[in-house]
Amino acid sequence: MLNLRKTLLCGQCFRWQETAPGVFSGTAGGRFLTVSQKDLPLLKADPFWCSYFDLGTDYDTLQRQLAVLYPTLREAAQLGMGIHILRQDPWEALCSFILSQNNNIPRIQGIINRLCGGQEESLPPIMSGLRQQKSLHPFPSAETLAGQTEQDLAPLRCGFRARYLLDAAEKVASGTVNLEALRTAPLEEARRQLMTIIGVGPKVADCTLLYGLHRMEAFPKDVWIKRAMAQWFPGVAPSSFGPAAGLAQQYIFCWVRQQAGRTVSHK
DNA sequence: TGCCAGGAAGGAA
DNA sequence: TTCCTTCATGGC
Repeated sequence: MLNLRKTLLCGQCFRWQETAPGVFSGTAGGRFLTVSQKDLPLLKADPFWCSYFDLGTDYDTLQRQLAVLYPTLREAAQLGMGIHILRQDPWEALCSFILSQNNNIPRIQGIINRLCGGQEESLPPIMSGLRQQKSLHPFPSAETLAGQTEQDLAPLRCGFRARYLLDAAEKVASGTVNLEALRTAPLEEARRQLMTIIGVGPKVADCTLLYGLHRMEAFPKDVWIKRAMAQWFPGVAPSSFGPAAGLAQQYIFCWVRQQAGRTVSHK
């Protein structure tokens, strides 16, 4: 069963926050939502959110399949039980992870909020219905960003990443990089195309593939994962985690971050 | 001031 | 290919 806290606060997305204990507010697909764990049936009934939270995929089975591969992975998978890989907008995911490089999560969130024109106000909780409305601060399109300059982006305070964002915008807006086509392209080819964007290396490409294009076999390797793989899975190739390697990566990421005390509590 | 953060890029081995 | 060094920025 989907665990909202683990899914929304485990570093795969940057536009959600816990606005009250157990209550999460965030933006996706131009919609703003305030939701808590008890609202899961309502999410299932809404086509957009059902897809966004990937409620049609059997994560319990995936989790069990991963857990039997390695004892350490079993431990990580148990901690990560309930994590879903969100179906985020690929353009937004690409930008988010371009901005993530050499950066920390709170500051990434700040930059993205400024990029979208501000923070959304959380909606008051009520007892029934889904608390959603049209977002006042949707993510800017590639076309919008493509017309801007580094000076225009100065207020974001994203530093050297501004020119990466602009190059991504130009390539996506012009069709030089066709994100939708990367959903079905061979993984290595999709990766290669993303890496034609200045400032997009293997890690940002893999994050875009996993979190934006739902390529579950993609396995982003950041410093945390590299350390964890070296210590706990020496000699193990990500491909040995199978077609849901990306989910394994997310379990491991949350697990090592929790061990280091660098994440929210997983109740 | 110095260190750190979900890297990328270029060059050397 | 893999490893190492440099680059570049804001927050604490």
